[in-house]
Amino acid sequence: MGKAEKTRQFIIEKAAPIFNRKGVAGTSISDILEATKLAKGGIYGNFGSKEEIVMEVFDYITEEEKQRLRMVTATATTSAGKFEALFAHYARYPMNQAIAGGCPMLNFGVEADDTNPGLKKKVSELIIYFESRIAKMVQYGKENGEFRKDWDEKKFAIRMFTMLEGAILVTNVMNNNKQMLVVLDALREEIKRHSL
Amino acid sequence: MGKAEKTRQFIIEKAAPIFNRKGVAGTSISDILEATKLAKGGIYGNFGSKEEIVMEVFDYITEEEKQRLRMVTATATTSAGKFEALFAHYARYPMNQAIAGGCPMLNFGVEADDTNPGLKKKVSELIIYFESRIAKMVQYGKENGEFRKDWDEKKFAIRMFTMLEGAILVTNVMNNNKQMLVVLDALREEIKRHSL
DNA sequence: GTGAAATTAGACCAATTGGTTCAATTTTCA
DNA sequence: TGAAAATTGAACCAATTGGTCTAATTTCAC
Repeated sequence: MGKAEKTRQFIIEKAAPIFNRKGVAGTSISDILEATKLAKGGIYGNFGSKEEIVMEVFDYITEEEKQRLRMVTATATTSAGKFEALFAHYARYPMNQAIAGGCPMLNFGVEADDTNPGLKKKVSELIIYFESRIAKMVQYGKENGEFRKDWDEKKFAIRMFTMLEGAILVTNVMNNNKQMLVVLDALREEIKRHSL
Repeated sequence: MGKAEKTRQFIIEKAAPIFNRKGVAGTSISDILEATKLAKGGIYGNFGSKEEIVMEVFDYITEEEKQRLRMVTATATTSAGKFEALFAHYARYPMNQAIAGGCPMLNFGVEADDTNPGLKKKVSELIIYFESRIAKMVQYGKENGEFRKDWDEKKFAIRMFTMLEGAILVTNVMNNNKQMLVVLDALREEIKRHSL
């Protein structure tokens, strides 16, 4: 990794939480200058525009989020265990965010959907990834005799994902995670109901 | 209503969908000038700042959303009927938004939570209102012998609200309402399961 | 209809926006 | 080590930002 490559990465990592917190429109180049302690040349020598930074920031965030999902579920050996690890993780939200500022799919998704088609597509792809990972966890559980075969994994993944995103919104706005805990209990119960 | 009062209201109504679509940071005063065809004096003679406009816009949106909820459920006579009316309404999302740009609780909530405590509080109150209305619909159904008494209305309201908000996010980002329909089916099934 | 008050248009402001340029400094590697 | 290439800081740019001010217009009570 050459110097330029390192600087690029450095800028991306510093900019990511700022964009995630304040939004794309709410983040100015000077915010990034301040966070990186670089001057303009340092930014525009490595990126062509603010838009280009945003796009690469989201790519970086995508990898971080995917890795976090892998890490959280890695140690558990059963599908039910992986789900429980995930729930325990969300129960501690917002203390354990990969990128400060809350769920990037929520933050970028809400802003991009009316203003930035390219970013919107990236968000859409990450949502699909998350949902398919959830569905696969159910599927493995079915194959290993943990879960009932008549459980519809795709529909469950949709319910789980939408409920979690809604719960993150409510947690952020309300400054407490009471509703998140209710959602997690509902998900736990649904898993129990479909366990053998 | 004096002239100034009318102009205030006019500005609020024109500005509301713009803020809802583009966000607070993404909306400039000149966007509002363009939409209202007023000049700066017309705006700043009636409002002290952009922030003041945003706050009043959200108050207006709050009333609109509350009224929409009332309207949609008004004609149905049973609680189950009111829920079905609500589901039919969300099934047509995003064709029937009160304010263009998607759910204001989602849009303003996501942006405000890291940037605007005052607005965040207003969003929080509207969420509480929505959830309590849902809970009350269940409660009335219980009192009228429609639903089982052991159904926890508060927990259901949380699940319903969070799932709907998540589904709105996904619908916006994906440009289709497939997941919304899955969520609505899940809610319908839960109601059936608790019906007498 | 008149006069005082309310309201508005638009010129103006300083600050900030995203972005360019280029000389000077670092880094790289033959 | 030295020279080419990569990288950087900072002055500079036009456009836009949110906001002010005042002269002109509109409104409305009498």
